Amino acid sequence: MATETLTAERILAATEDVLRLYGPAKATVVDVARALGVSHGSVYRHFRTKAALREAVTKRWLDRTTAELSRIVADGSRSAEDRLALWNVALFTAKRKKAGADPQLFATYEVLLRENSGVVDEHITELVGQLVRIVQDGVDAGDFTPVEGDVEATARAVFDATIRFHDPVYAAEWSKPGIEAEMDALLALLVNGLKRRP
Amino acid sequence: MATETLTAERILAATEDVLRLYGPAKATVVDVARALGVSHGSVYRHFRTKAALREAVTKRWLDRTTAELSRIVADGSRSAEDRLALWNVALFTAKRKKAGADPQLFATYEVLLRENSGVVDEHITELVGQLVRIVQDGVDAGDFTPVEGDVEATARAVFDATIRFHDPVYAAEWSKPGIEAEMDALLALLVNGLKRRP
DNA sequence: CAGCTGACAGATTTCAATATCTGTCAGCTG
DNA sequence: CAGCTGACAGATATTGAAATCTGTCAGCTG
Repeated sequence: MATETLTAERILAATEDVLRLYGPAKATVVDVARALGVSHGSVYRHFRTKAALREAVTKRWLDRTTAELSRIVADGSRSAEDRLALWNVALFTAKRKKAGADPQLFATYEVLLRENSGVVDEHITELVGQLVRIVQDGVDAGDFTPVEGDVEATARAVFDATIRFHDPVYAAEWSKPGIEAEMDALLALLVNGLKRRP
Repeated sequence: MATETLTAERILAATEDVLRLYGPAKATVVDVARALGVSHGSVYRHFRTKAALREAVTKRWLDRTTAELSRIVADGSRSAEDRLALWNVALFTAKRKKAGADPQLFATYEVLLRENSGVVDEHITELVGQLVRIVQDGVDAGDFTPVEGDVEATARAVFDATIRFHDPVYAAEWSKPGIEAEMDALLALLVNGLKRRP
């Protein structure tokens, strides 16, 4: 049979399937190899360790969210104020959806968190970077005043302030009734804090 | 020998010692009884379960912080703005100190968190209550405007926004250099958001 | 000879037997 | 007889042996 050649991409797809099926605690490299019909030695030809494989899958999964959010960042038709709120709501919605619809991959993400994986750091850096762009736009438009004149620190502060709505640690609270209202109150407070005083 | 009678207070003190020595994972009710020179059945006469004992010890430990903070709340010689910042810094400092100086009792506190103990809820309710008083004072003095006119929700939003600086989950980050600057930026943003616009 | 296999060493996990702990209570004791 | 003890049942934790997994690599194969 003309079995396709083994590529990193095929391995990632198979690993995602295996993780979805067994979860990060039970999924093994042997399972992934079995799903692909190869020996596990072949998988190690493409990924040096199991951790690297796990990280590559999670990175892909996280990048899907970042790509979605970048559209809000780039939306020139809206004010920075609107985009800031939209972006935060979209991030919250995306994370909550991931936690609910993809619990096993979400659990994998939590494993990386505990491992202090660079993938998570990069994800956070990327998200804060997006916030920096929105805040900078607001400053340029004369709508926002950054804290201590430091746009980077201000974006970081906004990200930290909303941590309850994007850190997986709090995933259990995301389905609590009233959580949206709590987020709205917090966002209103933050936007107010950013606004330039006339 | 005129051994003192066994009181709840003596049991609590002994339990605190035992917890400090062995930590929540290893400390047993038998250890506590041994420290007191009684049988473990006697301990159960005063506390219905081991969890109740653990909670009572932790409650006492948490209440020491709340008492300290209440002095800042009640300090009429300072503006609400100042007290808000002072209170948050004091809470952060107290938590960080507890994590560093009392790691075993801090670990016990984390156990209660995982157990969804009512003691933690009460602690949080009390803290938010203190914030409500500060925010209300600010509103009364004409310095603050509450979000959507709701002082309670506003205080809660401030508490949520600073969660990184008081939730034990983040204890590992509390000794990171630059953390104080990050907190200052966030507090500046929040205070600015609270301020009434002229 | 590039890519894959499968046997292997060491690390990690599983599992079941054993030990310890929690919570109860009948009865002892001062 | 109020307060304490210690034996007990069931729940939980520990332990060590066996099983499985990770990561390597010499050699096979198309």
